[in-house]
Amino acid sequence: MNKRTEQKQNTRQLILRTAKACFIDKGFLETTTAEIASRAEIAHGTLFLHFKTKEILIVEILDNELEQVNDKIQTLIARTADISSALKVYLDFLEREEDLFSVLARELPFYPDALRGKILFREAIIRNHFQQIIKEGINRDELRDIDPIQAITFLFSTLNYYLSMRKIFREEQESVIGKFRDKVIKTFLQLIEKG
Amino acid sequence: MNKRTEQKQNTRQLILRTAKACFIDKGFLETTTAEIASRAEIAHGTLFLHFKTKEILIVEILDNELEQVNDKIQTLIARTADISSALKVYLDFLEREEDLFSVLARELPFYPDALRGKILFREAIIRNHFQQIIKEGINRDELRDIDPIQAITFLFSTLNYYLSMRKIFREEQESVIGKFRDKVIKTFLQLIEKG
Amino acid sequence: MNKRTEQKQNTRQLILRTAKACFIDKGFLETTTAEIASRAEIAHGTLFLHFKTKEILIVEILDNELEQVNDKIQTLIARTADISSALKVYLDFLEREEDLFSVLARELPFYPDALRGKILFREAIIRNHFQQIIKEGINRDELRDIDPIQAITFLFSTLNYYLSMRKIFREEQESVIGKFRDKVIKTFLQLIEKG
Amino acid sequence: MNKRTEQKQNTRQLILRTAKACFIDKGFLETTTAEIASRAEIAHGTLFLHFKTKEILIVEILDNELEQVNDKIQTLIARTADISSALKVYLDFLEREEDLFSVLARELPFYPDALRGKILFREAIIRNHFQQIIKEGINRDELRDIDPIQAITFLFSTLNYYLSMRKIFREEQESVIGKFRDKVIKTFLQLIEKG
DNA sequence: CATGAATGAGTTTTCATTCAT
DNA sequence: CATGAATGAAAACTCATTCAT
Repeated sequence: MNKRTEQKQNTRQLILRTAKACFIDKGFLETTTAEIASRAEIAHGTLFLHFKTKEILIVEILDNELEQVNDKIQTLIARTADISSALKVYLDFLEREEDLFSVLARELPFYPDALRGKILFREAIIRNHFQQIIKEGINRDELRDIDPIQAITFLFSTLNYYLSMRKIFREEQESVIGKFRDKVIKTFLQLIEKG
Repeated sequence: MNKRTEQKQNTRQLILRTAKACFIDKGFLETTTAEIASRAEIAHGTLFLHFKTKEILIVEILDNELEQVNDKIQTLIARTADISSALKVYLDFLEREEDLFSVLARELPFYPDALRGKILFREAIIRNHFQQIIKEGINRDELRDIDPIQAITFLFSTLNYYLSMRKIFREEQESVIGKFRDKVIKTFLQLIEKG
Repeated sequence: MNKRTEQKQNTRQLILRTAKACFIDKGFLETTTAEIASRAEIAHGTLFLHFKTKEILIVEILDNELEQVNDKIQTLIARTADISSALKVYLDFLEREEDLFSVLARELPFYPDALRGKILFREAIIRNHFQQIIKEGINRDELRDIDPIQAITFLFSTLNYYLSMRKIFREEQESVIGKFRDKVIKTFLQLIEKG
Repeated sequence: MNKRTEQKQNTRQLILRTAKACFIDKGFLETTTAEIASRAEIAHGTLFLHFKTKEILIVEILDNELEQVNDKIQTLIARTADISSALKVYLDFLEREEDLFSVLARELPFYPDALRGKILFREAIIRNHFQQIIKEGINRDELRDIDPIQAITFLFSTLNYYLSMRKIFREEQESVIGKFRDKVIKTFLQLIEKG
């Protein structure tokens, strides 16, 4: 890689980092390209040199971000074979990345189709892990004989709900997930466990 | 009512109808006042004669709509004392009003505080009804000893999730709620029922 | 005068009264025709039945008002033959009508030519009275040999200045004229008097 | 300075020039941003690139203009120690800048507080200079023992009056100040001088 | 490759005036 | 004669995108 290409990569990464920060602050829908550029201390036009449209930038940034995030969460969850630990690990993770995920939860329906598809695909991998654990639990006769897919939809929808309503539910700078994690885990386990 | 008042009411209703149609098509946030006016074939200024601001128009529509809707659903649900019938009635209802509710599910986090408050208040009344039924079920020892509030959050979050992701989940002009209602009901009942 | 004409006159007077009140509150330039109508509790269109345009209304109202006002002030001033009493009488009068005159002082340059002409004509009559008194004072060798017209321009300009800057100079609901009257009278007399 | 910066400065100056011309023609209050843009042959949006709001543009123009103007007048007046020369210098100056000052005289009461404050502050510096000269004149026993502040208010109010009524008083494209300068100077001197 | 000035279509809202009732 | 709903031409301001430098 020559110097020029390297420099280009640097700028590119700078834009991605800055855009993520803006995104976390106000969501992508309300972030303007001018704002990103000014916060990254680059020219407004430079942004369009790297990303032809605002939409392409959104896609890139979220894809990047979620790839990393997914890697992490998969590594973490892979080590957990029982549903209780998996839940804890996942909610810990969501709590740490809550700034990002609450924006995502709110804005997902407004993203361009392709992007939403990618995000949901990544989510599906995690969902799948939980579904497997549940299936095994059912097979071991520890869990009720429910549709694992549906059960996980209940769980993820609830987390999504809290995340998207973060403004309302959280007080001060507290975490929504932190606030509700114990109740959610407890109830979910009660619901699926036998006896 | 004289002809003038009648005519005014007509225009008002025309605006409300047209705006509702626009909102269902593109959401409240992306619909412009100019678009509503042109689709209603009235002058742009006329819209502001009837509704001082775009926000007031949105509130009016949703408030109107949700009042009717809430009345209906309360009447329907009031007659149901067991959770299974209540679920059926409620999902039937959501299915019929799905066009509106899917927009609402997506956009709720972006509405002005006051409006979001009103909507959530109305929802709370319905949630409460379900919570009561569940409490009674628990007391009669038919349902597991779970936190009714949490259980209902699971249910409503899931419905909200399907509604907000309608574009993705539904095929053709089919209803999302219709598509998932049986699975949702079945799983939810399985989860909360004893034995 | 039949009943219809009488009624029309009533409405006309009502509009004039109400418009004057609005005018005093916010000036004519910032008063809307809709506002006048609503405050008069008549239909917006009725206003245009009596006064074809907003401009015509302004002209009418100020003309009416200033005619009365002028009659009063002429009667009052006519009785005063020395400059000191005339000044006191005039400033007392301005203080009482300050609400109206401060708006006029500010907005006069923006009024339609014909109206401004009428207003200035009325003012000229009063100015003339002062000029006469000064002339006599000069003839009696009590006052310096100055151009009476210019002297009166100095006086009226100053009063106009205080009136137009009322917002800045007056504190609370106090009167600007009241606040400065003694200084103005004292200085003006010092300036024109001999010795 | 590179070509870009230069070009930007050009556009900025073009806007300022054009806006000043518009303002002189119709006043600040009645000039629209669209009009300035079209007269400057730039896009409407470009104007807001250089000046965030119309108010900022007005402030910028007046501040610029008045700074220059004040510097000039202070230099000129500073050299004059007797009231007569100071008056001549000041009126010459007003005559040259009459286009701008007559708009200012009319519109001042309608400007936003901050702007009006700045303008009055600048004026106060000049008023103060005159007051000093008068004080010294009084001390040297050449002028009557009057309140210098009041005397200067009489003078400035009169100039303000002529400026604001320019449309009426001036004939053709003649200057109002030019028309009245001799009379004003003469009368003012007569009024304040002893003997 | 980077810049950032310029664009222009779009946004909500206001208001004097008209005209069918 | 009175009504008041309807009009439509403004108004100030925003923002993703382009292109000459």
